[in-house]
Amino acid sequence: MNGLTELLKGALEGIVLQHIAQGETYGYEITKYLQDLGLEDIVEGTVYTVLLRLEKQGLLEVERRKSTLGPQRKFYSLNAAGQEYLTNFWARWDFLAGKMTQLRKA
Amino acid sequence: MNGLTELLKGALEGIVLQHIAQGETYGYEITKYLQDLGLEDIVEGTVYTVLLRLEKQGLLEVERRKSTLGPQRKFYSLNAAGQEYLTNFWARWDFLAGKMTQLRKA
DNA sequence: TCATGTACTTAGCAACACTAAGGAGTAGAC
DNA sequence: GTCTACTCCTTAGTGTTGCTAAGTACATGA
Repeated sequence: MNGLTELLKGALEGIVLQHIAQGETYGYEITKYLQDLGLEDIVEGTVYTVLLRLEKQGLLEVERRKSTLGPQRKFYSLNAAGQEYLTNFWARWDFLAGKMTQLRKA
Repeated sequence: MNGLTELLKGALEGIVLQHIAQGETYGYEITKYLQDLGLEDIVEGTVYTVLLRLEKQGLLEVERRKSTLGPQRKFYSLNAAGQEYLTNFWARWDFLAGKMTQLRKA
């Protein structure tokens, strides 16, 4: 999908957080998952910058563990703040999506 | 709604364009309309900057006309490029909204 | 005359997705 | 045993965009 970048702003944090909420995971896996979902615009570098930002905001628990296949992995999971952020994110998303629908059929 | 700003990025151009598509209008009216819709985060200054950007991108026809109530109004309507942009915008929106739904119930 | 409402412009800021470049580990092919 | 491919993460910098702030200007009514 072309020109998705700007639309992703603000949504991407929620997207990543939502995937982590479904079970502890790490950057490389998240990237693959989003690619498989069809969000091919979201590439590796982008995912990592989002993760670092979320981490700095204190929304994630982090643990480094060895991988069998390469360098260490940085495993992420949601903490309470992350869970709360995610709830608020979906509220914002639903709000906007509702308005968009209203606007469209106005 | 709190913290909507980032989510609006990329969506706002589409929102404004969609409203103009429903009939020739001007900045001040668009602002009021969005406020009434419940998008109270979107204030005057923001709408005008979006309009200028859309105009620069060549998506709008512009015509200045007198108002009975104040300074001249700058009336906008969509041209062909604007119409096409809007169609593509909704395609992008639907694509993303679909992925968000998938992700959420995964 | 002074406040209020209408109507637009411009300069500058902060957040965010993205790019580019690189380092470092493991496995398998040759 | 070296080379390639894949895995996995980091950092510095860029462009776009929504927002803020400050200002200009016209009209109406108190």
